[in-house]
Amino acid sequence: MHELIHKNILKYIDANDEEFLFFTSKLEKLHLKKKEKLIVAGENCKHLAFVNSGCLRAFISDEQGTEHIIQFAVENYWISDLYGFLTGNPAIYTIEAIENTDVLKISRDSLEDVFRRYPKFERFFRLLIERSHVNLQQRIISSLSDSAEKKYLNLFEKQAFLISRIPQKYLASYLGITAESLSRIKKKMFKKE
Amino acid sequence: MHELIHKNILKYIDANDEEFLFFTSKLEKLHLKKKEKLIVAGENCKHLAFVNSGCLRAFISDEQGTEHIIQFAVENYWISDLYGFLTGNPAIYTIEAIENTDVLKISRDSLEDVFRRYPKFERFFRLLIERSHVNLQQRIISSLSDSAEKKYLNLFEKQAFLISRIPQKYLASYLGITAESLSRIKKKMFKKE
DNA sequence: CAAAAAAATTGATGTAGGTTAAATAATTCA
DNA sequence: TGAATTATTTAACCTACATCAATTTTTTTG
Repeated sequence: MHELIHKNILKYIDANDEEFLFFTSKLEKLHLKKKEKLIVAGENCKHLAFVNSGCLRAFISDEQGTEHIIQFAVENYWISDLYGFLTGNPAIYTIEAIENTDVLKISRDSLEDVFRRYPKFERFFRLLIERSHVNLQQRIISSLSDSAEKKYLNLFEKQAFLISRIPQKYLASYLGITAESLSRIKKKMFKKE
Repeated sequence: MHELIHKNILKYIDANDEEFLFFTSKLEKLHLKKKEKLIVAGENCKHLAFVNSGCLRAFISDEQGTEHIIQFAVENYWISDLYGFLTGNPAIYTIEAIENTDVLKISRDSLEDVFRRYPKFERFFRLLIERSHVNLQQRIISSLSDSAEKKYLNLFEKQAFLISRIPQKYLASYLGITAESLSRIKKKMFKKE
């Protein structure tokens, strides 16, 4: 049950069994059915979540009610409204299950307990935030300089596993284009090959 | 000479004179003439910089050689290639002076010294990263959902001090539009009023 | 200060991707 | 399973913004 998260943590830090057991003792299991929400924008985001199986999307809705997807998380990914989680302010994102999903979540307080007992976990968390920061940076750069087609190609090259798994309309929203445009881009790409 | 940075730090944490003096002892002064660079993409980014006077821009150049501005920093702002600074990897951004600029910079190692001696400075740094994270988020959301005109209006409302100070072509680059488009947007806006 | 360089404006024209609407195709669920 | 819902595709048309090119304004610098 904690195999995946164990391997995940080991990618960041060198934790022994005792340390890891203390960490897992703080985890809460949660099952989300498709369309159920892990976090709702405007509410308090107390948890950081690890996806054990399934898939989530983090999105915001603008004034016209259009949803913009910021991030997907499949198995072995961490997700949260990092802003709300860190500051205690209301969450900016809503995080919703695209498939039936099992997550392990840990509260801010529990994470602090872990940090206090085993400071090496601070490093794990710092790396998590850094990686999130870099991802945001890459998205901005891509949104400023790439065409819709290029963005889709990038997705193909760097996150192909998302393409086969996630509904097109969500991929389109993630790329910042309409579902119709994405459909045309695909058609054009396959004609070429 | 350290007044501005002192006030800045006090906004984040409650440091006394002794603590602050230790911090300032680690700072290095640096003067940049207009167009000189603080950090060059691809090089090692060892420092975090505080702008005492003047103005900087952080940008990346895409494959076509087009520059995309990610961030401006005027007096009382912190700036760095946070990714390179945190990870030790080559910097993603180039940071260049738009005006003659005085900065105070601190190295990663010195900052670690400060953290070790006075852990309350960790909080200051964490808040800095959080704020940067939120800024990146806002930019993505705006780039996904706002028209060029809306983006300019947002700039007007939230960072008017930039508009009067920064050359239009840089503002345009920051907004992700061409200088020509920005010129037309301004014309249209002033006709309305 | 005047010449040169850089930045901003303006107009004409092009185009990527949006919008609307209708037709299929795939999923859901009773 | 089969009706109903939801997603995807396709086509016709539209628009926001880009590109190109010429002019004017501002800034830089010898």
